[in-house]
Amino acid sequence: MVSSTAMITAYASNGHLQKAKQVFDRMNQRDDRAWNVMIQACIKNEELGAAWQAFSRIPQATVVPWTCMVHSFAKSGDLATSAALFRCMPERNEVSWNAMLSAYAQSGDVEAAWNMLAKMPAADAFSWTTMVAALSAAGKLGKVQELVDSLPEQNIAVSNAVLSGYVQNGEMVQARSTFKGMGCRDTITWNAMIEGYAQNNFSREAIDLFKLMVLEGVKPDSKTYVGVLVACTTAGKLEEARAQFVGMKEDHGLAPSAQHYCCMVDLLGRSGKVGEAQNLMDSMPFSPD
RNA sequence: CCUUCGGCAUAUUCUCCUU
Repeated sequence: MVSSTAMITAYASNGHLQKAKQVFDRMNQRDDRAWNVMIQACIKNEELGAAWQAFSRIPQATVVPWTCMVHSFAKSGDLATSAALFRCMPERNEVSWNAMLSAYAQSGDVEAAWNMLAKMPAADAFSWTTMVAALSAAGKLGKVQELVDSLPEQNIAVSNAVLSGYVQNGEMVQARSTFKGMGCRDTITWNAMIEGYAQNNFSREAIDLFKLMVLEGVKPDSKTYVGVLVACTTAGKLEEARAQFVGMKEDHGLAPSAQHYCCMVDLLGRSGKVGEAQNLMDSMPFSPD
Protein backbone atom coordinates (compact mmCIF):
# COMPACT_ATOMS: atom_id res chain seq x y z
CA MET A 1 0.00 0.00 0.00
CA VAL A 2 2.70 2.42 1.02
CA SER A 3 4.83 1.69 -1.97
CA SER A 4 1.91 1.89 -4.36
CA THR A 5 0.97 5.36 -3.24
CA ALA A 6 4.61 6.36 -3.39
CA MET A 7 4.77 5.13 -6.96
CA ILE A 8 1.66 7.00 -7.92
CA THR A 9 3.19 10.19 -6.62
CA ALA A 10 6.43 9.51 -8.39
CA TYR A 11 4.75 8.84 -11.73
CA ALA A 12 2.51 11.85 -11.35
CA SER A 13 5.34 14.22 -10.63
CA ASN A 14 7.05 13.07 -13.79
CA GLY A 15 3.94 13.60 -15.84
CA HIS A 16 3.12 9.93 -16.24
CA LEU A 17 -0.51 10.06 -15.26
CA GLN A 18 -1.43 6.92 -17.15
CA LYS A 19 1.15 4.88 -15.28
CA ALA A 20 -0.07 6.36 -12.03
CA LYS A 21 -3.61 5.33 -12.90
CA GLN A 22 -2.49 1.82 -13.71
CA VAL A 23 -0.83 1.43 -10.33
CA PHE A 24 -3.91 2.81 -8.65
CA ASP A 25 -6.28 0.52 -10.52
CA ARG A 26 -4.22 -2.51 -9.58
CA MET A 27 -4.43 -1.81 -5.88
CA ASN A 28 -6.67 -4.22 -3.98
CA GLN A 29 -7.40 -1.93 -1.11
CA ARG A 30 -7.31 1.80 -1.25
CA ASP A 31 -7.06 3.85 1.86
CA ASP A 32 -7.65 7.58 2.16
CA ARG A 33 -4.19 8.47 1.17
CA ALA A 34 -4.23 6.36 -1.92
CA TRP A 35 -7.30 8.24 -3.15
CA ASN A 36 -5.84 11.57 -2.20
CA VAL A 37 -2.62 10.86 -3.95
CA MET A 38 -4.46 9.79 -7.07
CA ILE A 39 -6.54 12.95 -7.06
CA GLN A 40 -3.42 15.04 -6.61
CA ALA A 41 -1.83 13.17 -9.47
CA CYS A 42 -4.68 14.16 -11.75
CA ILE A 43 -4.53 17.75 -10.62
CA LYS A 44 -0.79 18.03 -11.05
CA ASN A 45 -1.29 16.93 -14.62
CA GLU A 46 -4.11 19.40 -15.11
CA GLU A 47 -6.79 16.78 -15.38
CA LEU A 48 -9.43 18.32 -13.19
CA GLY A 49 -12.13 16.19 -14.78
CA ALA A 50 -10.26 13.01 -13.93
CA ALA A 51 -9.68 14.29 -10.42
CA TRP A 52 -13.38 14.93 -10.06
CA GLN A 53 -14.17 11.43 -11.29
CA ALA A 54 -11.81 9.89 -8.79
CA PHE A 55 -13.21 12.09 -6.06
CA SER A 56 -16.75 10.98 -6.87
CA ARG A 57 -15.72 7.36 -6.56
CA ILE A 58 -14.37 7.65 -3.04
CA PRO A 59 -16.69 5.67 -0.79
CA GLN A 60 -16.34 7.98 2.18
CA ALA A 61 -14.38 11.05 1.30
CA THR A 62 -12.61 12.66 4.22
CA VAL A 63 -11.86 16.31 4.67
CA VAL A 64 -8.59 16.15 2.76
CA PRO A 65 -9.95 15.26 -0.69
CA TRP A 66 -12.87 17.64 -0.19
CA THR A 67 -10.46 20.45 0.53
CA CYS A 68 -8.32 19.43 -2.35
CA MET A 69 -11.28 19.77 -4.72
CA VAL A 70 -12.28 23.12 -3.27
CA HIS A 71 -8.81 24.37 -3.97
CA SER A 72 -8.58 22.82 -7.41
CA PHE A 73 -11.81 24.24 -8.74
CA ALA A 74 -10.85 27.65 -7.47
CA LYS A 75 -7.48 27.40 -9.13
CA SER A 76 -9.11 26.49 -12.40
CA GLY A 77 -11.22 29.63 -12.14
CA ASP A 78 -14.46 27.93 -11.16
CA LEU A 79 -15.12 29.78 -7.95
CA ALA A 80 -18.81 28.89 -7.92
CA THR A 81 -18.15 25.15 -7.78
CA SER A 82 -15.44 25.70 -5.26
CA ALA A 83 -17.80 27.59 -2.96
CA ALA A 84 -20.57 25.05 -3.48
CA LEU A 85 -18.26 22.23 -2.46
CA PHE A 86 -17.14 24.15 0.56
CA ARG A 87 -20.76 24.58 1.61
CA CYS A 88 -21.54 20.91 1.06
CA MET A 89 -18.57 19.29 2.66
CA PRO A 90 -19.44 17.20 5.67
CA GLU A 91 -16.71 18.64 7.83
CA ARG A 92 -14.21 21.45 7.55
CA ASN A 93 -10.95 22.02 9.28
CA GLU A 94 -8.61 24.99 9.31
CA VAL A 95 -7.06 23.96 6.00
CA SER A 96 -10.46 23.86 4.33
CA TRP A 97 -11.28 27.33 5.55
CA ASN A 98 -7.93 28.61 4.41
CA ALA A 99 -8.40 27.02 1.01
CA MET A 100 -11.70 28.80 0.57
CA LEU A 101 -10.28 32.06 1.86
CA SER A 102 -7.47 31.73 -0.63
CA ALA A 103 -9.98 31.00 -3.38
CA TYR A 104 -11.73 34.31 -2.80
CA ALA A 105 -8.44 36.10 -2.41
CA GLN A 106 -7.08 34.78 -5.68
CA SER A 107 -10.24 35.73 -7.49
CA GLY A 108 -9.81 39.29 -6.31
CA ASP A 109 -12.93 39.29 -4.18
CA VAL A 110 -11.44 40.99 -1.15
CA GLU A 111 -14.82 41.48 0.50
CA ALA A 112 -15.64 37.80 0.37
CA ALA A 113 -12.19 36.95 1.64
CA TRP A 114 -12.58 39.38 4.48
CA ASN A 115 -15.94 37.91 5.44
CA MET A 116 -14.43 34.47 5.31
CA LEU A 117 -11.66 35.48 7.67
CA ALA A 118 -14.20 36.94 10.07
CA LYS A 119 -16.22 33.75 10.08
CA MET A 120 -13.36 31.33 10.46
CA PRO A 121 -13.34 29.29 13.65
CA ALA A 122 -9.57 29.44 13.87
CA ALA A 123 -7.48 31.73 11.73
CA ASP A 124 -3.77 31.04 11.58
CA ALA A 125 -0.68 32.40 9.86
CA PHE A 126 -1.83 30.93 6.55
CA SER A 127 -5.09 32.83 6.83
CA TRP A 128 -3.45 36.12 7.74
CA THR A 129 -0.85 35.86 5.04
CA THR A 130 -3.52 35.21 2.46
CA MET A 131 -5.58 38.14 3.66
CA VAL A 132 -2.63 40.51 3.73
CA ALA A 133 -1.76 39.56 0.17
CA ALA A 134 -5.35 40.08 -0.98
CA LEU A 135 -5.61 43.48 0.66
CA SER A 136 -2.24 44.50 -0.74
CA ALA A 137 -3.21 43.48 -4.24
CA ALA A 138 -6.26 45.68 -3.90
CA GLY A 139 -4.11 48.57 -2.70
CA LYS A 140 -5.74 48.63 0.72
CA LEU A 141 -2.56 49.16 2.70
CA GLY A 142 -4.35 50.85 5.56
CA LYS A 143 -6.41 47.73 6.10
CA VAL A 144 -3.27 45.66 6.00
CA GLN A 145 -1.83 47.72 8.80
CA GLU A 146 -5.02 47.38 10.83
CA LEU A 147 -5.08 43.66 10.36
CA VAL A 148 -1.44 43.20 11.26
CA ASP A 149 -1.80 45.32 14.37
CA SER A 150 -4.65 43.12 15.52
CA LEU A 151 -2.78 39.85 15.22
CA PRO A 152 -1.86 37.90 18.33
CA GLU A 153 1.59 36.99 17.14
CA GLN A 154 4.34 37.83 14.69
CA ASN A 155 4.92 35.54 11.80
CA ILE A 156 7.56 35.72 9.11
CA ALA A 157 5.25 34.84 6.24
CA VAL A 158 2.81 37.54 7.30
CA SER A 159 5.64 40.07 7.46
CA ASN A 160 6.88 38.94 4.09
CA ALA A 161 3.42 39.51 2.68
CA VAL A 162 3.29 42.98 4.20
CA LEU A 163 6.69 43.80 2.74
CA SER A 164 5.63 42.54 -0.67
CA GLY A 165 2.45 44.57 -0.43
CA TYR A 166 4.44 47.76 0.00
CA VAL A 167 6.66 46.78 -2.88
CA GLN A 168 3.69 46.05 -5.12
CA ASN A 169 2.29 49.46 -4.39
CA GLY A 170 5.59 51.20 -4.93
CA GLU A 171 5.91 52.18 -1.27
CA MET A 172 9.61 51.51 -1.05
CA VAL A 173 10.22 53.52 2.08
CA GLN A 174 7.65 51.48 3.94
CA ALA A 175 8.96 48.31 2.42
CA ARG A 176 12.43 49.14 3.57
CA SER A 177 11.36 49.90 7.09
CA THR A 178 9.36 46.70 7.25
CA PHE A 179 12.43 44.83 6.09
CA LYS A 180 14.60 46.51 8.67
CA GLY A 181 12.11 45.93 11.44
CA MET A 182 11.89 42.22 10.91
CA GLY A 183 13.47 40.19 13.68
CA CYS A 184 14.17 37.29 11.44
CA ARG A 185 14.36 37.12 7.70
CA ASP A 186 14.28 34.19 5.35
CA THR A 187 15.19 33.89 1.71
CA ILE A 188 11.73 35.08 0.72
CA THR A 189 12.21 38.24 2.76
CA TRP A 190 15.46 39.04 1.01
CA ASN A 191 14.08 38.10 -2.38
CA ALA A 192 11.03 40.29 -1.94
CA MET A 193 13.14 43.29 -1.02
CA ILE A 194 15.71 42.73 -3.76
CA GLU A 195 13.04 42.18 -6.37
CA GLY A 196 11.19 45.20 -5.04
CA TYR A 197 14.19 47.39 -5.61
CA ALA A 198 14.73 45.86 -9.01
CA GLN A 199 11.15 46.42 -10.12
CA ASN A 200 11.09 49.98 -8.89
CA ASN A 201 14.29 50.92 -10.65
CA PHE A 202 16.55 50.97 -7.63
CA SER A 203 19.16 48.92 -9.32
CA ARG A 204 22.06 49.79 -7.09
CA GLU A 205 20.08 49.16 -3.94
CA ALA A 206 19.02 45.78 -5.26
CA ILE A 207 22.56 44.72 -6.00
CA ASP A 208 23.93 46.10 -2.75
CA LEU A 209 21.26 44.29 -0.79
CA PHE A 210 22.06 41.10 -2.62
CA LYS A 211 25.69 41.44 -1.60
CA LEU A 212 24.67 42.03 1.98
CA MET A 213 22.51 38.93 1.85
CA VAL A 214 25.45 36.80 0.80
CA LEU A 215 27.66 38.50 3.35
CA GLU A 216 25.21 37.59 6.08
CA GLY A 217 25.34 33.99 5.03
CA VAL A 218 21.80 33.71 3.68
CA LYS A 219 21.71 31.41 0.72
CA PRO A 220 20.39 33.01 -2.43
CA ASP A 221 18.15 30.90 -4.61
CA SER A 222 17.15 30.99 -8.21
CA LYS A 223 14.62 33.75 -7.60
CA THR A 224 17.15 35.93 -5.86
CA TYR A 225 19.15 35.92 -9.05
CA VAL A 226 16.13 36.81 -11.13
CA GLY A 227 15.87 39.94 -9.02
CA VAL A 228 19.54 40.70 -9.39
CA LEU A 229 19.51 40.20 -13.14
CA VAL A 230 16.36 42.26 -13.56
CA ALA A 231 18.07 45.02 -11.59
CA CYS A 232 21.02 44.84 -13.94
CA THR A 233 18.75 44.81 -16.97
CA THR A 234 16.74 47.86 -16.06
CA ALA A 235 19.92 49.78 -15.37
CA GLY A 236 21.82 48.46 -18.38
CA LYS A 237 24.56 46.98 -16.20
CA LEU A 238 25.88 44.40 -18.56
CA GLU A 239 29.17 43.57 -16.89
CA GLU A 240 27.56 43.22 -13.48
CA ALA A 241 24.97 40.92 -15.01
CA ARG A 242 27.59 38.78 -16.67
CA ALA A 243 29.44 38.40 -13.39
CA GLN A 244 26.27 37.43 -11.54
CA PHE A 245 25.16 35.05 -14.25
CA VAL A 246 28.43 33.19 -13.92
CA GLY A 247 28.50 33.57 -10.14
CA MET A 248 25.17 31.95 -9.52
CA LYS A 249 26.56 28.64 -10.60
CA GLU A 250 30.15 28.99 -9.47
CA ASP A 251 29.42 30.50 -6.07
CA HIS A 252 26.11 28.93 -5.23
CA GLY A 253 25.68 25.91 -7.44
CA LEU A 254 22.57 27.31 -9.09
CA ALA A 255 22.07 26.44 -12.71
CA PRO A 256 20.62 29.36 -14.64
CA SER A 257 17.02 28.77 -15.67
CA ALA A 258 15.18 30.02 -18.70
CA GLN A 259 14.27 33.15 -16.75
CA HIS A 260 17.90 33.97 -16.14
CA TYR A 261 18.84 33.37 -19.74
CA CYS A 262 15.93 35.52 -20.73
CA CYS A 263 17.21 38.42 -18.66
CA MET A 264 20.66 38.09 -20.14
CA VAL A 265 19.39 37.92 -23.68
CA ASP A 266 17.24 40.95 -23.01
CA LEU A 267 20.13 42.91 -21.59
CA LEU A 268 22.54 41.90 -24.33
CA GLY A 269 19.98 42.97 -26.89
CA ARG A 270 19.48 46.32 -25.21
CA SER A 271 23.22 46.79 -25.11
CA GLY A 272 23.42 46.33 -28.85
CA LYS A 273 25.14 42.95 -28.62
CA VAL A 274 22.68 41.17 -30.83
CA GLY A 275 25.13 38.54 -31.95
CA GLU A 276 26.03 37.62 -28.43
CA ALA A 277 22.37 37.50 -27.50
CA GLN A 278 21.76 35.08 -30.31
CA ASN A 279 24.70 32.92 -29.25
CA LEU A 280 23.43 32.78 -25.71
CA MET A 281 20.00 31.74 -26.88
CA ASP A 282 21.49 29.01 -29.01
CA SER A 283 23.49 27.75 -26.06
CA MET A 284 20.52 27.52 -23.74
CA PRO A 285 20.20 24.02 -22.35
CA PHE A 286 16.43 24.18 -22.60
CA SER A 287 13.96 22.85 -25.05
CA PRO A 288 12.11 25.78 -26.57
CA ASP A 289 8.95 25.66 -24.50
C1' C B 1 30.16 2.93 16.69
C1' C B 2 26.45 6.43 15.23
C1' U B 3 22.66 8.57 11.76
C1' U B 4 18.09 10.89 8.34
C1' C B 5 14.25 10.60 5.14
C1' G B 6 10.10 8.02 3.39
C1' G B 7 2.85 8.65 0.36
C1' C B 8 -2.06 13.38 0.96
C1' A B 9 -5.14 19.21 0.90
C1' U B 10 -4.38 25.69 2.26
C1' A B 11 -0.33 31.12 2.65
C1' U B 12 4.00 35.09 1.59
C1' U B 13 9.09 36.38 -2.95
C1' C B 14 9.15 35.30 -9.83
C1' U B 15 10.78 38.31 -16.57
C1' C B 16 7.94 39.21 -19.21
C1' C B 17 7.35 40.47 -24.02
C1' U B 18 -0.34 41.05 -25.08
C1' U B 19 2.68 46.88 -30.01
